[in-house]
Amino acid sequence: MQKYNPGKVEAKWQKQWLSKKPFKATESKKKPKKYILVEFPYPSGAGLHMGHLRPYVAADVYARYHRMKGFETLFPMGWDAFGLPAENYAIKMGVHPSITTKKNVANAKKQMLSWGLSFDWGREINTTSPEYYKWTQWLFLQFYKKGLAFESTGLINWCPKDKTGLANEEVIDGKCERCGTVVEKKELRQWYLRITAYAEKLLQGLKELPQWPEAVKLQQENWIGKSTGAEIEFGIKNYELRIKVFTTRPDTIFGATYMVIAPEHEIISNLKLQISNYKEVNKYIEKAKSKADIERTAEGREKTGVELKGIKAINPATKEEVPVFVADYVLGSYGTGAIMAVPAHDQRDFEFAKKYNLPIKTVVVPIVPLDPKQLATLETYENNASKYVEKTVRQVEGEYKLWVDKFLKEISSKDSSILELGSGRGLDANYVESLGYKVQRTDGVQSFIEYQKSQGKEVIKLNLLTDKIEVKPYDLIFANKVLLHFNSDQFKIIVKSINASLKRGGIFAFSVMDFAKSKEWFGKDPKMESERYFKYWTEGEMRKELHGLGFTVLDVLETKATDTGYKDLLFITKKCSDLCFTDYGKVINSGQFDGLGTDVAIPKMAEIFGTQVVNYKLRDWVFSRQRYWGEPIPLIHCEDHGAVPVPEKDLPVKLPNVKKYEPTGTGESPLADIKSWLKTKCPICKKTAWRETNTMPQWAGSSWYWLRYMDPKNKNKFSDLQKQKYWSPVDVYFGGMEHTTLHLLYSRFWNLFLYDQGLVSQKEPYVLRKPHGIILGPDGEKMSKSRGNVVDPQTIVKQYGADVLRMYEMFLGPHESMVAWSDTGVVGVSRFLDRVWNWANEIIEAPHEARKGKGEKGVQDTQKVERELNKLIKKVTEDIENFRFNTSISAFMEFHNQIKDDFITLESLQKFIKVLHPFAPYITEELALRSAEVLKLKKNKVTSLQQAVWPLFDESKILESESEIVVQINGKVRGKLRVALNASEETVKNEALKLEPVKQALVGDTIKRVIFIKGRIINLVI
RNA sequence: GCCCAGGUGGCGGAACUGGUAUACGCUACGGACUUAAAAUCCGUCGCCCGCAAGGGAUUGAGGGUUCGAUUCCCUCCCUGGGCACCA
Repeated sequence: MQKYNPGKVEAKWQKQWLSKKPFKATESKKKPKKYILVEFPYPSGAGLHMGHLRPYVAADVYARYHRMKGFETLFPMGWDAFGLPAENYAIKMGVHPSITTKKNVANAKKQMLSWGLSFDWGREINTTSPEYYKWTQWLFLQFYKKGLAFESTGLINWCPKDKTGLANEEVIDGKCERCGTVVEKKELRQWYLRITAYAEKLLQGLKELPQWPEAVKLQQENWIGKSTGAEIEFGIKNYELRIKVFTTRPDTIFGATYMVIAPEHEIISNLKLQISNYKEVNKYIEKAKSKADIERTAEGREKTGVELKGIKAINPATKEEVPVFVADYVLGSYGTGAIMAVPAHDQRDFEFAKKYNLPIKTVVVPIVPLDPKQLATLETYENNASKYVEKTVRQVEGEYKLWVDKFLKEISSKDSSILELGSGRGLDANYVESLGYKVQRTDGVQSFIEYQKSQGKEVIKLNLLTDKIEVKPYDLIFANKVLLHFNSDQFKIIVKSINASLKRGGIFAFSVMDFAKSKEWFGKDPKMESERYFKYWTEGEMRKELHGLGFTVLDVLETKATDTGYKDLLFITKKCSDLCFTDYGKVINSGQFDGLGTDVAIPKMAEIFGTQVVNYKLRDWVFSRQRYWGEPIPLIHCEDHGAVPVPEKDLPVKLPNVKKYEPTGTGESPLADIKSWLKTKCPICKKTAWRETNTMPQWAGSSWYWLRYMDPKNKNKFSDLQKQKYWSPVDVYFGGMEHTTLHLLYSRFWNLFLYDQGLVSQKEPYVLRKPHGIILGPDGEKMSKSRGNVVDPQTIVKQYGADVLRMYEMFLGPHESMVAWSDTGVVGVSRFLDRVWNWANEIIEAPHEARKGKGEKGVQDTQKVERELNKLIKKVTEDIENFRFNTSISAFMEFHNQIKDDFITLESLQKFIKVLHPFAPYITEELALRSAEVLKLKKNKVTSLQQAVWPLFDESKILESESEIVVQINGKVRGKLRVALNASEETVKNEALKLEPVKQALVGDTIKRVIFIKGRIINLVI
C-alpha cells in the first residue's frame, strides 16, 4: 500500500467537486433547509490567514454534516472587497484597486478551494461589482426616502492617517479601528444613518434571540446603552431661560448644589452678555474643543471647569440658588448636555466639588441588607453573647477611661455632639454625661443584646440600629461591638454611613472582640454560621478596610484580659476623607420625601420635578467616507431641489475609472476632483446639478449580503421575498467577536429597517451566532508579522495536506476559546490520518469478510467494534450539533486505537469514513471511492460522500452487559467491581465486602450508611 | 472603576444532570526495525513517599454544603475580552 499522498488526492477531488457541484443549493420543497453563513473576507494582498480558517472550517464541517443529514444546505461565500487597503496599495503602486482586488480575490478563492470548503460558488458575490453595489445604493435610497439617511454638519471622528471620517463604532480606545491612529475631532458635513431611531428595536430584538451567546447580546446591549431617568428644568435667576438636565437619580435632587453644562451648550452664547467672566469662559471652551477624545477622557485626569459668574440657577426642589459651571466632563452629545451636580452621590461631581470647594450635601443613606439566614446566627449569638459580655464588660477604668478622659479634654465645647451605637457599656454614656456632656443614644442604657431580645423581628431591629444614624455633623461616634454583627459587605455600608455623619476630622471609635477569642467562643457552636454572616476581624484586616472607607487608625487599645482570658480591641480612628455614596438606599434631608426608599423616590420625584425620559449611548451612524474605493452615495445635489435620489433606472452610480484618487485630507472626497463625473443633471428639472462625492463605509456591502446570497443573480430585485421565505433566516452565523458592535449591529439594523418596509421576511436575520476564539502564534502571542510568529495555512497544506490543517485546527481546543497553534502538535493529527489510510486500505484490499471464509453466513463485526462504532457515531453527531469539534477528533482517535486489531466489515468501515468526512473531506472521499469499488457499488451515481446518508447510531448497542462499579469507603476509592448491568444494591454490597481493602477498612467499624448508584458507584459510610 | 469569559500535568486540552480527575494529542524517556538516521511500531510517563506492594496530597487560594465537589454556594487572587467623565 502506498503512503497517503495528500497533494495528489486533494487536487483530484477539488476538480471533481468543481465539475460535479455537490455543494449546489437549490430551493426544494421536499427537504428542510439550513442556511449556514460565515463572514465573508476582505481579500487582502497577504491572503487568508489562520484567523479566517477557524470559522470557515467549523462552518464547513457543520454544512457538510447537514447535507448528509438530508438538509438542503445553503453555504455561500463572497468578497467584501471595498475598503482602504486596496485603495492605499493602489495609490502607492499606481495600480487600480479593481485590478488588485481581482488578483486578491482569485488568490483567496484558491486558498479556500485548497482547504476543501464546500461553498456553493454558483452564488459567489462581490461587493465591488456594479451588479451588487447597484442594490447597496438602492437600499441606501430606501433609508433616504424614509428620512433615515440625512445630511448634517457636526463634530465627527476623523482619522488623520486614512483621511476620512469614522463612525463611533470604528473608534476603539480613541484610535482608528483600521490603522490604530489616534482619532481627531473635525467639523464636517456628513451623511448619517439614523440608527438611533432603531435603538429600542435593536435592544428588544436581542430578547428574541435565545440562541445567541449572552456575551454578544450583553455587548450590544451595553453599546446601545439604554438608561431611564428624568429631565428636569432648572431656572436661571432673573431670566426666563431654563437649563434642562438629564439625570438617572432624580431622588438626589435635594443634594444638587451646583450645575454643570458642556462646553458646546447653547446657553453660553445666549447669556453672553450676562456672564461677567465671558472671556475666561470662552477661552476654556476653545481649549476643550481642540482636545481629542482620548485626551479628554485620559485616566486620572483632573476635572477642570469655569464658573459662569453673574448667573445663578435655582434648584427646583430646594429653591436655593446654585452656581453654574462649564466643564468638559459633561458631554454635549449625551442627554441634554447639562447636569445637576450632586457631589455627595456622584463620583465625578464629588471630585469636582472637592477641587472647587463646593458644598456636599448628603441626601441618601445606605440600608443594610440582611440575609434571612443571618437570623439563625443572631439567635445563636444572643444565646452565647450575654454570657460572653458579662465576662468582658468593662467599667470605665484602665486604658479605656484614660482614652475617654483624654478625648473629652480635646474637644472644645461641651455641646459637641456624640453618637453612640449599640451597647451603653463601652463608652459608658452615664459616665460621660456625669461629666456634663450630652450623649445621644440609640437605645438608652439598655445594652444592644437586651435590646435585641426585647424586639420581635431581628430584621427590623438591625435596620433601626442603622437608621438611627442621622446625617448630622457629630464629633464622635462610638460603636460598641455593634459592628461585629455584620459581615464585610454590611460593615462597609455602615461605616460609609458613619463617615457621612461624622465631622471632617471627627473621631470614630468602636470595639470588637478579640478575634481569636471570639472565634474560639462562637466557632464552637455548630449552629453559628460562618463568616458569611459574621466576620471575625483581625487587626490587620480592620486597618486595611478602614483605610478604604476614609479613616485613619489613631490607636488600637486592648482591654486587660478577664480571668477567663477574653479581651476586647478598641479602635480609635479619625475621619480623613469624605466618601461619595453612589448606591441606592433611603432618602433623607429631602423634605416631604424623607424616609422613602430610593427605588420609590426615583419615579416619584421624576414626575414631580420633571418628566421621565429614556436616553441611549448609541449615536447616529456616520455613513460617508472621503475616499475613492467605496460605493458612491447615489444622490444628486440640485440648486432648486436639494439632494435628489438617483432614479432607479440610472443605478448603479458607477465609480469613475480614473488614475488619481488620493484622499484630499480636506474633508472632501477625491471624487470631488473628477469634474466630468461630478457634473450631471437634476433628475427632476434637468438643470445642471452635482453628484454627491462621498462614498459609503466599508460596512455598507456587508449590511445586507446574506440577503443577496439567497437570490444572487436577480436583476430586478435586491433579493426576492419568495426565495427569502424558503431560506431565511440564517440558521447559524459563524464570525468574530470583534464584529459584535460593528457589522453585527449594523446588519441587524438594516434588516430591521427592511423588515419594516416589507422587503425582508424575517425580523432578525440570524437565529444563532457562533463566535470563535482567536488563534495565537506558537509562542502564545497574537500572530503578527512584526513578532515573526505567523503560521501560514498554505505551508501546512503543502506539508501535511488540508485535512490535517482542518483537523488540527479543530483539535486545538473549543471553538470559542483562544488557542495557540503548535508546530509540533500538528504531527499528531497527521500520524492519525496516515494510520487511518493504511488501516482502511488494508481492509479494503483484503476484506475481513473474505478472510473469514466464504459461505459463513452473517459475518459480523466483533461486539466491541459494534459498540465502539455506535459510540463514535453518537459522540460525533452530538458534538457537531453542539459545535464541540475538538472532542470529536479525540473520539476518532480513541475509536481507532480501540478497534484497529479487530474484525470489521466493510460496511462498518464505510460508516466510520462517513462520520469522518465533514472533518477530513479529501481522504474520506478517496477511501469511500476505493471501498465502493470493492463492494462493486455503482459509483457513477454517487459523485461525493456529500450525497451519502449520515449513519444512525443504535443506543442499545452502546450498552455493555457488565458495568464497572467503583467501591468507595467514605468517598475514597478502595476498589472496583465488574458486575452485571442491573445488579442490585444487595449483590454489589456483598461483592464489595469481599474486597480485601474493604475488609481491612471495616475492621472495628460498622457501616452506617450505603450509597448506591446503579451501574456506577457504591459508597460505604463508616 | 463597571460588565462578561476563564484558571485542571512539562504543554494544548477532556470529564454526562454532583459519582473512578488528568480522556485524546504533543513533548520526554526506554525498546524493536535499520549499516545508520529519519519514518514506523511497541512500551513508560502528573506530583510527593516507597525497591515494590501500597500510601498520601492534588483541578488558582481559602472556606462552606454533601456520603462524595473540577462541577453547587461564599470570600479573595490572577489572566483574557468589552465598556468607560454616558450623568
